[in-house]
Amino acid sequence: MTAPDPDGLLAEQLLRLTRRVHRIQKRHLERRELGITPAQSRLLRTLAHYGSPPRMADLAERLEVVPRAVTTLVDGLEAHGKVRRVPDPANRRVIRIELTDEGRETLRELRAARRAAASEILAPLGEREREQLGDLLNTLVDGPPGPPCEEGAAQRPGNGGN
Amino acid sequence: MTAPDPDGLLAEQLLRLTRRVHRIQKRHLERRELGITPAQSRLLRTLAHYGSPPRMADLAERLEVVPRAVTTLVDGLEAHGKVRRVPDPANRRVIRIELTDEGRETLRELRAARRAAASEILAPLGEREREQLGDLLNTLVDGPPGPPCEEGAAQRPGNGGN
DNA sequence: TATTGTTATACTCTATAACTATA
DNA sequence: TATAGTTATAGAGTATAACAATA
Repeated sequence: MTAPDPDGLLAEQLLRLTRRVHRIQKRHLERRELGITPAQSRLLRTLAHYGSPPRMADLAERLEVVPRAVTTLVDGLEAHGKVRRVPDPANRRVIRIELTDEGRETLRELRAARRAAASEILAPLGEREREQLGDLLNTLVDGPPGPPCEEGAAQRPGNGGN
Repeated sequence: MTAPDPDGLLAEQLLRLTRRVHRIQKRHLERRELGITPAQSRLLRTLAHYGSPPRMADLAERLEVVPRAVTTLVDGLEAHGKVRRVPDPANRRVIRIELTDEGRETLRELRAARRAAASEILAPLGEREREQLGDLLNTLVDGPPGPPCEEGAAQRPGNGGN
């Protein structure tokens, strides 16, 4: 039982953490009563990173989901007045997603919620450890220098993140 | 834009990683065609950690979900012959969950799947970094020495992990 | 009354497939 | 034909609430 499979154990912990992160984030979001779900929050924050309004397809890729999933999220956000669908004059198939003023307002609250969730999750870690973790996560999330897995890449909706 | 909120960014990356971990794990599971979902897999592996068959409630706490969620997972696993519900003679309210032989067999395949998923996820990290990450995750997941957040602990289904 | 697990229900998240309208 | 987004559908995962059996 002493760990013939350290990576497996690591994955195990990662999975556990994964669920906890989601749960905590959800709780903090609900507390603010913004009518925003975790996935919507993620889309909204992603939106803020763009210089100019991205297409649905851009968001799908960045969020690593299929385009159809973005439709649902944008539907919800638009219904709450947080974003706006704007047809692209240059290509009439394209729809661009714009943050509304209310969306920007919400974003501020989301940042506060995120900060609170982060501080709860990261409570057991000290300053130095957080830096370490940050570095590791950056490498993990952005870093895959190449497709690591050879097997038939089936349905993955996007892997070249960022 | 230079990051006035490092913890928030950290949380952001954690969230991103979180989704990716789930997606990758799911893909690896589907590839093996065991008829096991990620959550069922987690329950099964959790089961293996117990010396004697745990109660539903024990599993709920360990998995950090509400007991009702365990019912669904056990239903699925039992239907596939991976586990067995055994009434506890000492307390007739209690049901204990036992791994079947087939469940143990499946567990071996799950370990292989987990290992494959881990190696894909952790590909960008070297030996040393994995160790670091492992330590940090252990601290994060098992470590919260005390409830870090004072606000009304609403519905969290279980926090005293492990 | 408190505990254990369940039935009933609902919602979020995301996938695939088929369709529409462009290009 | 290829691209962008959609309608339709399905399934995983999990929550709350009300309830039954037992303690």
